[in-house]
Amino acid sequence: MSGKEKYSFEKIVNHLRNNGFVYQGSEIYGGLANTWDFGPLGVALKNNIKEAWRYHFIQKDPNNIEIQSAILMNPQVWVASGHLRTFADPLMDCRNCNTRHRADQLIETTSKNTVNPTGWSNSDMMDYIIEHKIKCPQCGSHDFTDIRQFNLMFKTFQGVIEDAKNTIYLRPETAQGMFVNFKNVQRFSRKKIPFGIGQIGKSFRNEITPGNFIFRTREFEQMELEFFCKPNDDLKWYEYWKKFCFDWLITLGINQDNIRLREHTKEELSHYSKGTSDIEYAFSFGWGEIWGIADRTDFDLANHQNHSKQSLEYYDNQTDERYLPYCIEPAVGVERLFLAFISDAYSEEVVNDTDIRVLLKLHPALAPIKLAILPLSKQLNDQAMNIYQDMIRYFACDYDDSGSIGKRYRRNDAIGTPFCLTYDFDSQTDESVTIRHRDTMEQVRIKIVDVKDYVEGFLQY
RNA sequence: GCGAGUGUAGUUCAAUGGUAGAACAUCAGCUUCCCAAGCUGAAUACGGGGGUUCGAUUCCCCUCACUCGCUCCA
Repeated sequence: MSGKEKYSFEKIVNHLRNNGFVYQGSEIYGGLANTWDFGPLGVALKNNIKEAWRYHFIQKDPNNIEIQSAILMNPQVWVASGHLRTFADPLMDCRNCNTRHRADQLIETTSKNTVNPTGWSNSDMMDYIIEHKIKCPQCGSHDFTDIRQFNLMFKTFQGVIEDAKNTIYLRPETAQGMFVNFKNVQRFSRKKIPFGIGQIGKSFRNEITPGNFIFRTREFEQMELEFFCKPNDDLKWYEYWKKFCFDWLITLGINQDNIRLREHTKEELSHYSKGTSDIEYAFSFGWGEIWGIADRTDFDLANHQNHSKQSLEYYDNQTDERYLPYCIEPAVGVERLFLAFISDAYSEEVVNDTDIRVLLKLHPALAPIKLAILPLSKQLNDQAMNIYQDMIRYFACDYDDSGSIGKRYRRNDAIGTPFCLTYDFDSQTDESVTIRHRDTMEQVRIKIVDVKDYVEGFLQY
């Protein structure tokens, strides 16, 4: 299934928890289910991932610009986007075997798609289920609980009065921030179609079944790009962004055998999409989606235009055309990327029967720490510390003088540090240090003045 | 929410109705000086509440929390 040996998910999770990458959320109170806090190394990796995305998708692409919109938005946004209506699932449980089912899907599948329950009330669906004696697909019994409407959006109240009028929602995606700001951004940036608006930020979904560590959580961070193009160019850009995202992962060191593109079937498509492809990663628990590339057509702009009564049309000076642009959306979850990069980088080398060397082969640009400064002896602390003080001005470094040199190499291997610098007894006279590479264990002797350029050379991609 | 399971140092695992041990990790000191060395020392744990008992980490009850499953899609 993949070109690389698989390590158990449990092993990878433990590694992250034992090395300051990820902790259980609210741990001293016994935790809170499915919440995770990122420790020093975890947040560094996360930031590096975000920075790499920003560099590749925004900074290096003259078409694209970045915004940051509020998590709390006017509830009308969610009426227009369709999330209030369609982001809710009618759920019921089978009392006999304790499985959970979506009432609308049960009706659709048992009627072989001849009945479309969209727009039905809960009691309409329940009546239909009883009348047609629909069975539990798991155990075949007829003993269902009542249907409960379950909306995936987190609800809260704005202001001091908790009543329906003050109900607001935590955004379930960042995308709507780009759509409602489309006009502002286009006007002030003077961008011409095609162009993209990107955003990195938190989203919230009250998932029924979170799980698989940080893979599916109720609070997560997205990096979304809404790329606007002419209505008939959408397929061209759809293909373009699929390739662009895929290639980016390869550039950052993901093993090609561990990712694949999967086109959604018609039944799978979400309410806003005409076509969607997922980039999936071969996690040790199975293939899991990390990136969704969707053709959202003019669905969102059209809906916002209707609801807000504000024209969101784009005027093309050269052709004297007015139109609602189509939108291609590559949307990726930061935590999922995090997990994919870690899963791909994690490896163990058997040194001998009792000794295993754990290393994270992260791309140097992603590594939380780029360079570890290790004095060969504590007598050399002062000189080594000078180099450390100098280098932390340019990139993340760690200074470590405790334990043997071999142990310090191992510690850094385990957290993905690509380079270890040792200051030894000759360093003072030849003004040079030894740099040891994580993956090859190769050592090179270079002048102290060249260390910065040497390391930075590997941080490019 | 429903079903099943689990709670002992940071981690992995012991033992016990009567002072809770180890290994690894951590910290300090000595030693070594280019690939997990060694020695000495230190700190750190029975999720919470109630019951039975002279005495509960151990037995019982409750509670809290977590894990897994229950069609999710960043």
